[in-house]
Amino acid sequence: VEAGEVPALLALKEVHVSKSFVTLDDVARAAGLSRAQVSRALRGDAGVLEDTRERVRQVAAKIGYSPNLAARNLATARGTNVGLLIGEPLNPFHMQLARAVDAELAAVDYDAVVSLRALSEDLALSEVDRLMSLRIVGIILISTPHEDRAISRIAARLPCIYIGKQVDNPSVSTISANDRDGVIEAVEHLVSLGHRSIANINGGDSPGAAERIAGYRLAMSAAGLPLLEVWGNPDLDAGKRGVDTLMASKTQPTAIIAHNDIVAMGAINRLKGLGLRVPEDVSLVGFDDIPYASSETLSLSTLRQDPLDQARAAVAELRARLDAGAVPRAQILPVSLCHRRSVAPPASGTQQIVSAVTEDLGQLP
Amino acid sequence: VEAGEVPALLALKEVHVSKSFVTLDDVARAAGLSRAQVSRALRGDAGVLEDTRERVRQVAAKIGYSPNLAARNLATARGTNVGLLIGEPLNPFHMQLARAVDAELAAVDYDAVVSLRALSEDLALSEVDRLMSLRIVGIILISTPHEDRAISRIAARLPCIYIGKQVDNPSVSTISANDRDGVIEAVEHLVSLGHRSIANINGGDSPGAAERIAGYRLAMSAAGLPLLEVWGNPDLDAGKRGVDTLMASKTQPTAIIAHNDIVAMGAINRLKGLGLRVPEDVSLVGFDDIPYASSETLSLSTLRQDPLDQARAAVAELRARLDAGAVPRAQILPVSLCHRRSVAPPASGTQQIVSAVTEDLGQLP
DNA sequence: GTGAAAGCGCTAACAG
DNA sequence: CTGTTAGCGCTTTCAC
Repeated sequence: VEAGEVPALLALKEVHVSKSFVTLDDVARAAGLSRAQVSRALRGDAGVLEDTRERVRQVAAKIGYSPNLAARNLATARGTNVGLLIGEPLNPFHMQLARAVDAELAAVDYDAVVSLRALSEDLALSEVDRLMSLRIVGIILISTPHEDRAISRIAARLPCIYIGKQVDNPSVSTISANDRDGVIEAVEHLVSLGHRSIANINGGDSPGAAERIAGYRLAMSAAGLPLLEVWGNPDLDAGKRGVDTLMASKTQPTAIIAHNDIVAMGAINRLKGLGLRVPEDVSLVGFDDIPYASSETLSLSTLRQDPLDQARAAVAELRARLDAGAVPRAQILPVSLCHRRSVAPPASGTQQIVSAVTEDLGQLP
Repeated sequence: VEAGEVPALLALKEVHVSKSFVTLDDVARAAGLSRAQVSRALRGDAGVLEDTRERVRQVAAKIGYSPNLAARNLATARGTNVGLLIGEPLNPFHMQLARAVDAELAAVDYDAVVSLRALSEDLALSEVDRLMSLRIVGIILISTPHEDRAISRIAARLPCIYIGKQVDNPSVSTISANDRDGVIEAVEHLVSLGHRSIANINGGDSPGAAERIAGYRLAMSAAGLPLLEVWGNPDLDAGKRGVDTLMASKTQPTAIIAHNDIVAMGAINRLKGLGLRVPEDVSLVGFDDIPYASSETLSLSTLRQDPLDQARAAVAELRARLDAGAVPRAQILPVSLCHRRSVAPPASGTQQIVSAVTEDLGQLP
């Protein structure tokens, strides 16, 4: 066996065991240059003969070089990773948002490190630790189930952008929809159509829910109507159970405003299961305008928010804070009522106005 | 100003400028120990006084230490990152799969580095490069739009598990559902119900589609029935357009098998839009059993595959290859026809048997 | 234009 | 049990 050669079997084992990647050194050796020069060449630094640069590129490609980001970040002490936590990965709106943020980030040379694991408050917090270990330079939270205090704790460690609600802490940037006014608009529209018994299956303590609830209460009380509230979670099942609760109560609503489109879908399913028609018997309004909301079957009237706008705002805000040390802002983006066939005037012209007493239909477990 | 103290303004600036993280050195200094010992203590290595360990832990927590994974991986030369590419993040089934894989990976101390960006073949390939730079030790592809050749190229670089179809290359591990038999079962069931005009809105060249198409053709020809095929993509719109094409053709189907549940939803929407009832006028079968399929409104009969099983199989396979150098396998997991209300016998007992000539209804753009 | 050398934060022998 | 000493792969002065 010649020097430098290795028996085939050994070589194979070598590959298997130390799966060593091709390094800058390998490229340098192959190109007959120093590491430093190869580094410059590959990164497009000035001070490299164009000829040399091209040759280096070819050699690198040929031997399958791939830069080690870990090592690079270590050396430069500045990273390009941004944490991206997604509260409900199965919610299409969250996912649209995540994709948009990811794309925006990529467009300005940041890398999104996404986590699908932010389901509960506990998990979400340990996820933040994990991301910190990846040396992220900032973090974007998409409606994660963190309480304001937890978010504050994160924001104390690095620039933090929360999408989905306002946070009671001046050091976190927030991007939120105009939840309150949106719901107010929905209530007013239903009232103008003649509805008097308007229920709200709300999102409990999920992000943004508080504002939507506030909007509902404000508008209802302004119209002199009694509150019909059911507490829920932002999922299909909450819609189903919300309808069960509402329809078993003494004041059956002629219209329901759901926390979001998913809840609305759950509600519609249940209504149909009970033999009730939408919108003839009950009108429904959702929130978000997920892709399926506009389908012919569902045709759900909903409060639309634009994921692209929000993503752009979030990334712009992050950059402002990172590059210019800007002070955190709270941005509120518009929401618009999108009219579809799930809303119509109530069937009978005469609406029984029940007592003005709030009828709280209780909390879903 | 005392030694060791810093004027407030300067300290603030320091934080702003060099956002330097707390390092092991800082902890060591604060604890009066060496870096090595602190490292051992924090990682739970043997050879550390329990007292010392506890003290180190406290100090670390107090000064906000977070290990630098990049540095660690650099030093150990073995990473714990696994790339996870999601083909269609907005498809609930893909997302369920992704979450399950992520969880399984975490359970065995691997970290999923997920990419939402694998939309087109081009993007997906450059994403692989990006992940390589993160020094992933393996990669799991969830029905990404890669062709077999591209997958092979990836598999040549590192252990690769593809979920969603079989790949014509022995060096990639695959986890796929029994697509062919599933569709055969569906066709047979529809035939047994009396259907003779059974269409297939297929998934074109999306992963797994070929097998489903093969199953459809096999079963139809076995039953002596003519093929009614529409080419599509795996999205809502394909379902809509598929129905438009089918209903405009001379042989209107009494049953449709859709590539997946999303396509089926699109199809149902369109059918209803055209005033047709499901299942009275047209029966429908989907694939995947996404959460919404079981809702009362949709109640979609579908070929169920289990995301958890597939995730477990994928992670187990990856570990086998990583830890034991196992040879790649192609695993096929079962599929079961899930009966719901979208399927019923055809309305009229008499079915016109058209010519046995294949009626290809053309490709959707 | 190019190379040598010094680390980035951490782990892993090897000594004590 | 604890400290010392080398690097991991890369970037970055600083010389030449």
